[in-house]
Amino acid sequence: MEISPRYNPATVEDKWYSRWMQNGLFRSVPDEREPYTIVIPPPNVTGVLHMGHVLNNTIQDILVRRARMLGKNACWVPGTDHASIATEARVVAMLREKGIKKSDLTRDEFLKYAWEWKEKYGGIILEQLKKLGCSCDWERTRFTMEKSLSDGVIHVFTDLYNKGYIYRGHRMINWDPSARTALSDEEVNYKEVNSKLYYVKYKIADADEYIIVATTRPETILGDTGLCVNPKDGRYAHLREKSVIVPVVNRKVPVIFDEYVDMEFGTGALKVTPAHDLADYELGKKHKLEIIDILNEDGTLNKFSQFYDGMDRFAARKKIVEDLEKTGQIEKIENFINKVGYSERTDVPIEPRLSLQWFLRMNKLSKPALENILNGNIKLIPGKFINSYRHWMENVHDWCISRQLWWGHRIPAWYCGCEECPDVVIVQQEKPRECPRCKCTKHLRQDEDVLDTWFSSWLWPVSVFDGFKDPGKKDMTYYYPTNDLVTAPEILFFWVARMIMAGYEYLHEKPFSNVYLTGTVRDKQGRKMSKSLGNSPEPLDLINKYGADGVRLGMMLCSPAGNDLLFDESLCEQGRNFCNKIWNAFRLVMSWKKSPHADIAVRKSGKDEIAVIWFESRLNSAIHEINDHFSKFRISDALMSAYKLVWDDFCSVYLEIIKPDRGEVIDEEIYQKTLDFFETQLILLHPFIPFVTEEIWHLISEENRLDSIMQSDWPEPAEYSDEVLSGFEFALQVVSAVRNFRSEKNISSAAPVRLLTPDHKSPILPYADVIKKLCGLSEAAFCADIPDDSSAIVVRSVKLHLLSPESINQQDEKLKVEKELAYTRGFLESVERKLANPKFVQNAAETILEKERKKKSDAEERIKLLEEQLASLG
RNA sequence: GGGUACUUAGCUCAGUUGGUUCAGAGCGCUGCCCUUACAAGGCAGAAGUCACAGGUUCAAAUCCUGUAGUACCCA
Repeated sequence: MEISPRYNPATVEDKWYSRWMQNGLFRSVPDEREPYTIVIPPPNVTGVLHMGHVLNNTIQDILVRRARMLGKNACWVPGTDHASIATEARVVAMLREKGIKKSDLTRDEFLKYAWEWKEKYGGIILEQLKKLGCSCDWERTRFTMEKSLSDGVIHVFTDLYNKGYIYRGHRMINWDPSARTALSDEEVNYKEVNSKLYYVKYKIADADEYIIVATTRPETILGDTGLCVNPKDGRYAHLREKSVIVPVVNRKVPVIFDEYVDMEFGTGALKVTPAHDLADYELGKKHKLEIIDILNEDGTLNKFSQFYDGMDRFAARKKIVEDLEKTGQIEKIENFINKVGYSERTDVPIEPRLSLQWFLRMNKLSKPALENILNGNIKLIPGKFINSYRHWMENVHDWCISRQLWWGHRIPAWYCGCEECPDVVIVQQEKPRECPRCKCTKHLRQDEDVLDTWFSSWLWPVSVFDGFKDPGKKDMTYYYPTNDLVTAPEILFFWVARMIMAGYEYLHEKPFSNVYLTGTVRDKQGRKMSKSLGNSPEPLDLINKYGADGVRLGMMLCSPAGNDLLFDESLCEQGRNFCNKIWNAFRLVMSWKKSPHADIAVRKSGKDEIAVIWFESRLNSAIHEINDHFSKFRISDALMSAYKLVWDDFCSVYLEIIKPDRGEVIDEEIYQKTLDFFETQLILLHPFIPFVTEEIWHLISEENRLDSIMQSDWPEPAEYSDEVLSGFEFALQVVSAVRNFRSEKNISSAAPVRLLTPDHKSPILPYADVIKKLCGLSEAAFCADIPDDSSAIVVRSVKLHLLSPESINQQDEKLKVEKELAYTRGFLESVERKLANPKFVQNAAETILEKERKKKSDAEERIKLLEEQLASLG
């Protein structure tokens, strides 16, 4: 059979993914095995795969696939969230293209369009995850707005309301005038913008005097209800008990004194607009100022703005500046750089706005969520996030959970609209039949708002198993608590922490044991990858170009937990090259002719047997290493161990040793051993690169009758011999020295170089054939009578002689040996100094002392050999 | 402004409780090689005052203090 010298991922990957699906290999149902569970951080239903998803889901797949091979019942639950704001924005835009305005539709009509959109375009990302090789149990795919999960959300809302955790209150919120909704603090991006600082004159009532106030938002003057100065500020001490006249609207407002005001900023006088600034609101509350709201929900000014009624906020700003200038009430205008909050969703400046919202009280709920992180019950990986987690949890704010949207879980609260009981609120899962107070049925209307999307996401680890609908369900008792959660540190607080709260509140148990926090994927210049910057490669293009295995490797080669990774396409190239390397190793082994008739006696003492013994140890030490890395979630280190095992030890050393010469055959036993080694390495690599390992696993042996490599057992790490490893390591050092000799002396690889030792007990002798093969020597042996024209090399403290047909420059040799000698003498001196120090000898541990003494004797031996060598060079 | 973390080779990072021939890896770089598994390859090599300044210790990349710079979070 002709096998291509290049591994071609495209056909292989599609073939195996559909085979895995057909055979139901990702399916998990509760059984007697130990479960291993991951719930996916549900991607936004409108989302498409980006590099952050590639990183995050590759890690999850690696963990799940390894757990499966470890014999656990591995269950990876996929799904999406309904993303209120993003989806609604998408649907509104789609309708606009059709010429339909949202305001012309009823809620039900709009939702019908939204569901149609979701069914048609939503969840593309799940299909893309399949391209990446993700081994999710797709039969378990959930969506936060499907019936069971929605019921859970409504149940939790009413339950928390009844427990007194949910309340309705006035709050200064981040208002998005474009989406006409409140945003959480996390959905606001602060950007530095060039703006202007206007210095406006406020007349002091009953005096012929002005006070200058600096502001960046002159339109809010219309809502001013006070003026504040610092009590320590001598400039304004005379204004106590005075009032000022607000320009334009000519409103008389009090001057208040509060240390909050920064005397250095502007003129040290602050205008107070409680309805339109968070700090002003607090100040206003403290000093009992009036609240005048001048804005409509779409960002236009309302009737309280008097002359500006109906104008957009930015147009009004222009107009009011003009008007103030006309009346000479602007003293000056300065350029000013300040930070302005922008909506993450619509990218318009947010407006601080006073509004009636629903809140979830957090202080009680947060307690177990903090405790169980601090006591290690739930681990954050890496641990460095614990401090900021604690800081956040100790200063936790109540959670604003209402959103002024239609797409989402509608708040189960009803109001009686009749005149007699305007303040009646009924919170329950079903629509009430009648108002409990006035008994009328006609006026009941449901709250228009929906819940924050996170209010369903925080229930995810419970709701995906229908834990609210059916707490005793087998799935729930079997899979919950889940094992690992893989997510980004950015959402540690408003998702991870809240899931922990929900877990303890409803199950009295953690939702997961480990939280692995990935880094942020950045471009080469360290910028966050984003659509607006256009600096993110399209993951599917990368997969087409390098194969899913190549992309997975590329991502994992450089992604320590919690650290950002600077992504570059060349990493995928490296990944692809590695797959190709394995492929070619496979081709090589397949090309060998095996013979059952090889001379056993020769083989037993030969290089092949040594290679097998060594590689067996090497393989087992690597398995230990890899398992150790996995146990610490050091996934890229685990990969690197496997990568080096395959490339350096297996391909560059082991296969090169046993590779039969031209026309020769390989002993069948050695051949079989080699296939076993190969297979073990494929299993170790499978979690990282599932496709190429599956392909080769099937080709390599007819005995592989299982459906898939993923059903293989993860190798049990056996004992290995350090002695074997270090002995062989020495041989490899000799190999390296001989090759270096060749390279430095420009001796062609075909030239018949001989390696000799006059010591019949030399430690190289057992490895003579190995060294001979790896260095292409004509001879490697004991020789009692070393020829005069040989060149000596010293490896560790062993002297060896090389004979080459080409002449060696004695002078260069001499310089090199002298340099080496000087270095070793210096080294010896430092060791001797250490040993001569009585304090060192007293205080250092015996093992350390022993090592130092060994260093000393080795150095002395080496110096002796180098001196001899120098003497022989003349 | 407050908090947290970080600074080790050209780049990205390891470096466990201070002590392994005076710091390791991958990529990149330099030289040689198209040696029939792989040039998506092989072999060899160069490269670091461990941010800076002090201190503790027989011994510091590692512990302490300060300085500078970077990143993230919060206001």
